[in-house]
Amino acid sequence: MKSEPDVYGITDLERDRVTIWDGVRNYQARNFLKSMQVGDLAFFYHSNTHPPGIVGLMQIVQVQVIDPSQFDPNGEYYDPKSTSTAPRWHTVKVEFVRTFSDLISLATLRDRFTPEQLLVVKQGNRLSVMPILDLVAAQILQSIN
DNA sequence: GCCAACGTTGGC
DNA sequence: GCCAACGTTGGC
Repeated sequence: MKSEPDVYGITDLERDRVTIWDGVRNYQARNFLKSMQVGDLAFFYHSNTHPPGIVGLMQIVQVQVIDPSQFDPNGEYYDPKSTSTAPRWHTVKVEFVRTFSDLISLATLRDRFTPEQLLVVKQGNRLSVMPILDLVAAQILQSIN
């Protein structure tokens, strides 16, 4: 799950402990959010940074959360087509697990994994939420420490 | 700041 | 339903 640290980074999550992952306005990313289950782990990825990469780990603690930002007419994520009876954007609530001592850069991920193994290293990929294979996730976690 | 790789919009 | 134009993302 990607976020720009200028907007909301892992230090913000560490402070908040729990947050609603709001603002996703891409249907494919939303569908990936929809497929998540309570207890799932997710990597926190910092985008638009130097270098970009995975900075920590979080856990899904609630699913099918209606994204409140879609109803805020003054907010950046307002969706006029959404109504309280027919909200278009659901998301998840995540909980901070840990920050990694070292960022795992996108370049490192490219070195270790093929685009078939790991979607985030695929060229031109712009999704902010992506699935990851258990085996790949395990290898990444094992490379920590 | 550049620009490739998308996704979305809207005319037809 | 097609597709050109446009807007956005995000690495570099």
